[in-house]
Amino acid sequence: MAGARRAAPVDAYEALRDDIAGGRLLPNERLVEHDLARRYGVSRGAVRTALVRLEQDRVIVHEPNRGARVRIVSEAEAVEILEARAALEGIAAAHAARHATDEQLAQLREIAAEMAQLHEHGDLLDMSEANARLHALILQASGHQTVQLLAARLNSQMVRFQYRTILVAGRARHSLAEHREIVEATCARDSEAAERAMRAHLSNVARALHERVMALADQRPDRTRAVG
Amino acid sequence: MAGARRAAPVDAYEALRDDIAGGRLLPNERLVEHDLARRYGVSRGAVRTALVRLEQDRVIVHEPNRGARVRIVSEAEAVEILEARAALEGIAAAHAARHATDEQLAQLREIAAEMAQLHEHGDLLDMSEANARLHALILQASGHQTVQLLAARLNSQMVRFQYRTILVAGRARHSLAEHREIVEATCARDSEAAERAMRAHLSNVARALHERVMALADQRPDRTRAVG
DNA sequence: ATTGACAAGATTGCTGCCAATCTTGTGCAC
DNA sequence: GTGCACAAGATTGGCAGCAATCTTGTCAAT
Repeated sequence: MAGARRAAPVDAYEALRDDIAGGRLLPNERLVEHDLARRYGVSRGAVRTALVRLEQDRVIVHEPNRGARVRIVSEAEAVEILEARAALEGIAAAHAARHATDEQLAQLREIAAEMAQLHEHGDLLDMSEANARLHALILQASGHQTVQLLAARLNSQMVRFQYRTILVAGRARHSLAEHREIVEATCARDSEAAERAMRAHLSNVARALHERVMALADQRPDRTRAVG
Repeated sequence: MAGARRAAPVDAYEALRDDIAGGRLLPNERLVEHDLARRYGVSRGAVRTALVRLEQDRVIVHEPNRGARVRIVSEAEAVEILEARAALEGIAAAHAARHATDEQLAQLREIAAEMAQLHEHGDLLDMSEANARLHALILQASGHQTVQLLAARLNSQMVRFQYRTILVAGRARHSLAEHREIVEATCARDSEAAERAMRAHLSNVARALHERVMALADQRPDRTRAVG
């Protein structure tokens, strides 16, 4: 752990989760309680409960007397997670189509337009980030607390994979079209079409992941943001 | 808490979860760490981490300096949970149709037959229990780790409601038909039909809950198993 | 009767400490 | 050089105890 130590005491749970999701802590990296306590400016006890919560989220794994590590999500598990997300975010899209405010729909269109522009410029990393914002917005607009929470936790298990899927050759164009369809159906208040579009989209991501990620996985695992 | 104290040290997390799911600890009941430690024969620290995990599962709620309580699941939340289960267990049914062993399919048919018999005898409580076994078996047969875990945790939030839904007048017959359809589609290895049937079933449960549970909720909240 | 102040008790939150376990490094036998 | 035994260090697991906070009960003023 070569990270800069923070003195300001932040919530250990969120900080750890974000550091793992953001790739600042790598899969299989050992998480030493004392070091984390110093890093986040909290006590060892606070780190301990944060680790318990993250283990419950399946973000880390914990072996007795051997401590915690960032969990490695296998390709098969990533596909499972995407399947679950497809089902859950499908519901979210359906609910968003019914309950989103006009302002939220406007934001959806805005993100979709932004993605189209980024795609023209070939800016895949920013496109990936816009993708994350679009999914988060639909979850929020759904007003469905349960689905929102579950989907967010599934996401925190696989941000590394999510970053990569859009970078696979050819996926960006399809992804753009799929997102457009989701946004159009949602804005048209067509909940069934929105659900279908969202499920189809994430199913395709799962398939793309299944076909291509393992080739990338062989490369050395440096920080996710730098990949591509 | 008038419960009998156990001396044998059991896993506090599972024991607590089961006591809550089984109605031995009531919604909104205060969970005092010291008492739980004595009840399960473990230290206060072990109870503490169990409570952290259960809060992450949304089975309990925790207020700073005020301790933990069994979470009260509102009708709206119960409907949300059933919607999420419909999506997730739909996937499980689809996977079970593809991957279940012949022995698991035989068990499915057996449970379905058992439910039919129990229905004839009007034994709703045992029918409710068979229902739980059927859903658990499909989750297991799916081989889908992610969905299995998420569905199980959703379930642990609402066993009390689940017990009641089948007891609503008229639901038992419909429930029986819906389960038969799920089992038939799964045994026919028709994954799409199995998914549709499961989603339809749990959506109907959600609707029944929406229409009827609040009437029952007014009655005094004694132990769930005794309701009916 | 109602409200508010206050004291006593109960409960949680936290920190420090130490035993149990694992990991790493060293030296010895072969 | 390889493998094994053993010691030293690092790390986790868990307990005891105490401070901070909340709850409950009492009593007086209005």
